[in-house]
Amino acid sequence: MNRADSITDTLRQDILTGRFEPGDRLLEVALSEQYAVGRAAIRSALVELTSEGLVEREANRGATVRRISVTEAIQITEARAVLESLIAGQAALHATEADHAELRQIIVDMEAAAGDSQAYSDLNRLLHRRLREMSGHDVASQLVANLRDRAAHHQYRLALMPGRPNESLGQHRTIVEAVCAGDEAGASQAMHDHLHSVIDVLSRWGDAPR
Amino acid sequence: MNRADSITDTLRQDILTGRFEPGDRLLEVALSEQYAVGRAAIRSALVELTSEGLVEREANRGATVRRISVTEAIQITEARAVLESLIAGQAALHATEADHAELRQIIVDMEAAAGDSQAYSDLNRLLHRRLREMSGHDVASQLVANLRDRAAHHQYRLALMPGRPNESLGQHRTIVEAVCAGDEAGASQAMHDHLHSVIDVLSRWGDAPR
DNA sequence: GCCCTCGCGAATGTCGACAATCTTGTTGAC
DNA sequence: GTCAACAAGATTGTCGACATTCGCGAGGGC
Repeated sequence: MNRADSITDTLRQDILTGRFEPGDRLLEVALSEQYAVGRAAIRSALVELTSEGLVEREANRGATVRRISVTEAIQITEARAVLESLIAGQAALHATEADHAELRQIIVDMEAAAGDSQAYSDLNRLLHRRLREMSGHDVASQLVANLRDRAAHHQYRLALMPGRPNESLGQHRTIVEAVCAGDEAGASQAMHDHLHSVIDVLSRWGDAPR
Repeated sequence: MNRADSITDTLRQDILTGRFEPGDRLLEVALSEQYAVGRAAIRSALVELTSEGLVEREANRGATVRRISVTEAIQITEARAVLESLIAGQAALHATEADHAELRQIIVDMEAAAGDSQAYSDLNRLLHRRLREMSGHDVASQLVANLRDRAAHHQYRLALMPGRPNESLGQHRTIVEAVCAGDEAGASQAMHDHLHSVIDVLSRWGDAPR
């Protein structure tokens, strides 16, 4: 792997983990020094992250970390809802016995991590990611992975909502049960319901709060 | 707009219109001379088109026009199906009277262009594009636009199928009627049916033919 | 006091040259 | 005759310097 590609990954992680916040300027020369690579590598990374929707670039004016409004976060989650429904359905069709056991274990772990927001959030990500991999639907998987990244900042706020983990745990359990039962329509519906409950929370925030 | 961005558009069009075919090598120096720009602009364009799924790049080995298998074309259309269903539903909710008239006019034009594959295909693209714009769902719209581009080569073959235009015309009419009636669920369902009939045709091709 | 123009500074945009890397064909030993 | 090491060519990867563009503030005319 060349340096430019690894810089893209590094920069992406630094944005996702909050090392850079929305609105922060991403100056090529500054980043070039910070990561100890040439400007070309930085430019390449910025181009790629721009088309991933994480970075915004204005001609001759530089790049900034893209700010995602609540309205856009809702649209992103709506798009995820239909795509992840497709994925859950495919996962129900393709998952093996071993996969079923793994999914059930994740649910058990989630129950154990009830109090720990960070651990629960990690398991949440793991569950969705494993479902994507089990679905065998590469196209939808990649789109969803990207959409998740884009709304990462809002997801983070969501995880901190009181009572939210318990609500979503039941939904996740329903999804896993349907997948293990090989119920395509059920899994699809359960995933749809799950993400629409996320949309409800986002809608209640409105566009005002930060 | 800078030269690099316009080169990206030019190169994208040249790939979509078949000026470059799947598997063709895209050498930086050759393209650099052909379009009379520096290699930097070409590199930037290749990076962007790679993340759009149109170009494939191997480290130190160069870029080629990505070849889309029928299996992948089916996945792309499945993803489009769920996203365009979402879009059609939103369009049904948001379209104005003027929009309704425009959509009906497109259907009339399609009926008139029954024999002309090229004209019909253009109207088809126009209809889907206008629905995207009317939906107000920017996120889904952008994803769909990209997915359409990726499968462009297969769409082209589809348009040439005997009898295919007549079949799809009826489906388009159903979609437009539902949108004009403000029937969100109906529009969504009609779009779903339409794209799944495309998937059926693709499935029948299997993975063998070229 | 207001507005228009010009110039400066800070970035990005572009280019050419060199370095690193992979493929392929060739040569030599066994 | 076969295989491995090597060398040559082709292509991308990287870097530094220069050109271009845009925003903003200083300065002067009215």
